[in-house]
Amino acid sequence: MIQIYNSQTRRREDFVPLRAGKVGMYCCGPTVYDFFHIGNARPFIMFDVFRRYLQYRGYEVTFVQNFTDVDDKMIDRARREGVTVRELGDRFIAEYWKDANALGVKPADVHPRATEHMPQMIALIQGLIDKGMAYEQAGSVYFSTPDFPEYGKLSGQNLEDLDAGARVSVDEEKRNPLDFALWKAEKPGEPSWDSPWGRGRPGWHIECSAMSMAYLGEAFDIHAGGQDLLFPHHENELAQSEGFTGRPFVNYWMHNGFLNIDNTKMSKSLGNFFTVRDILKEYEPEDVRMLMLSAHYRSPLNFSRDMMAQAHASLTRLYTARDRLNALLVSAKPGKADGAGITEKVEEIRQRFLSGMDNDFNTAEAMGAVFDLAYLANTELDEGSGKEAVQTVLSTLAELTGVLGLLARGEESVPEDVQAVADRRAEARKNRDWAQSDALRAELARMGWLAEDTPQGQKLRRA
RNA sequence: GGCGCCAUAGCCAAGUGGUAAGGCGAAGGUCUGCAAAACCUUUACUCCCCAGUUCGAAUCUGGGUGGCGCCUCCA
Repeated sequence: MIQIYNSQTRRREDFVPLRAGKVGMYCCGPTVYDFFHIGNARPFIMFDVFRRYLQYRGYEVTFVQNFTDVDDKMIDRARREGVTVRELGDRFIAEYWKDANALGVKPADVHPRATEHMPQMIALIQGLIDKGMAYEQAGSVYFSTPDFPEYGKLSGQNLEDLDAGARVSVDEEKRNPLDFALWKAEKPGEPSWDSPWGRGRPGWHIECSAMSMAYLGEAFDIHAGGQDLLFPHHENELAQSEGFTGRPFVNYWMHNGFLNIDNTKMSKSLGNFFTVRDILKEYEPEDVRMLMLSAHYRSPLNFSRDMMAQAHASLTRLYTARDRLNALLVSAKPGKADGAGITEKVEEIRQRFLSGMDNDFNTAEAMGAVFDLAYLANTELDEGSGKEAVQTVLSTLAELTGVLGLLARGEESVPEDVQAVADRRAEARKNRDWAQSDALRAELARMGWLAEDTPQGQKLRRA
């Protein structure tokens, strides 16, 4: 039984989907006004893994992740660059794909763009006005928080407390400081769309309500995003959606913790962020994934060069084990009985992986099982092992790391010039010319490659 | 002011009342021409502190201390 920590109830709950065997999942996507940073990558990677795991567990998952392609930041940047908001969106959606693909984040089933869902948003807003939960004021429409009595139930706050702490200067047009815009009246020079209230553009929160309901229905299973979205974004989404439909909107709210720099939140507004684009100039994309998976998704996670180095070293251990298994497969003996009980041990490890992941997607716990599998491979299998045993370990390793999106790289192809040096080194070794051999190894190192001598001969891997 | 989260070895980290997973690093050893990888051994008698509950607490309760987040665009 999969258990999920629900931010709304603040406890771990058994996961029971609305429709047996099917899961509807929505994850707040990026505002496409810039490259995304390494902190943004955390939910993309984690929820990608959770989706893979749900599929691995046999669920048919419909995964939706939006692109917010109109808002203040989009408008500002488009203006600065002298392009339209649409052009800016097109550009950074394309850049999103490059980084997401590099990180092994699979495309969602649907990637709706806010600007392409105006009719749905307008219908929602009109419905809220009709029900008396929203009001129009000078061409803008606001959600009336006092008219949704359950407002605050997601973030566990009540209107009075929020009121007292509100730092926002009261907008003259709002009846209540906590009311929020569903529709913003057109301003000169800003993109706008026709609506019953005149030209304007949607508020941020309504986008996600409209797009999630459009593809997942009025009620669905999982809504995910960063912890900072819990309030007000998700609170508002919930209010709008349930206000409109009169029924529960989302069954499980999931929120990932932050990726920190020096123990402080990384964010664009603080300027202490690294874009994924920049990180990937220096590190393997899978190292980033490994780092993310090494901690529980709700815990804060510090980002540093040292952490990246640790992640890289850990991952290398898994790659080494996999490559060795591949090599063993060649020499393994078909039909040899599994005297060591490999099959049972592998299944035991697989079960531990499952129980880790079932436990609110505890990737750190599951990772322990993956390393146990590597250990099993290193200690219990050798050239004399049965082919079936080797195959079992190898395929299970592929299966589990596949769920995590790791070990996606094949064996590395060696560039010709590197191979040429390696060949000369092999020759020197054959002649027992150790001085020459070591000199050539040093040369390979300068080229970024590590030469290792194994019983099967010289092996090369990227340093 | 309101609402939350976190504290486990040199670093990262799991642990959801029954006697501290795993990874990185470090030290010694096996193997190797030397390395690397792998393997073996060592690296938390103890989980921020103080009380309490319990036969039993890293885990539960209360009180401290320290750090972080949301309440404003934010993953």
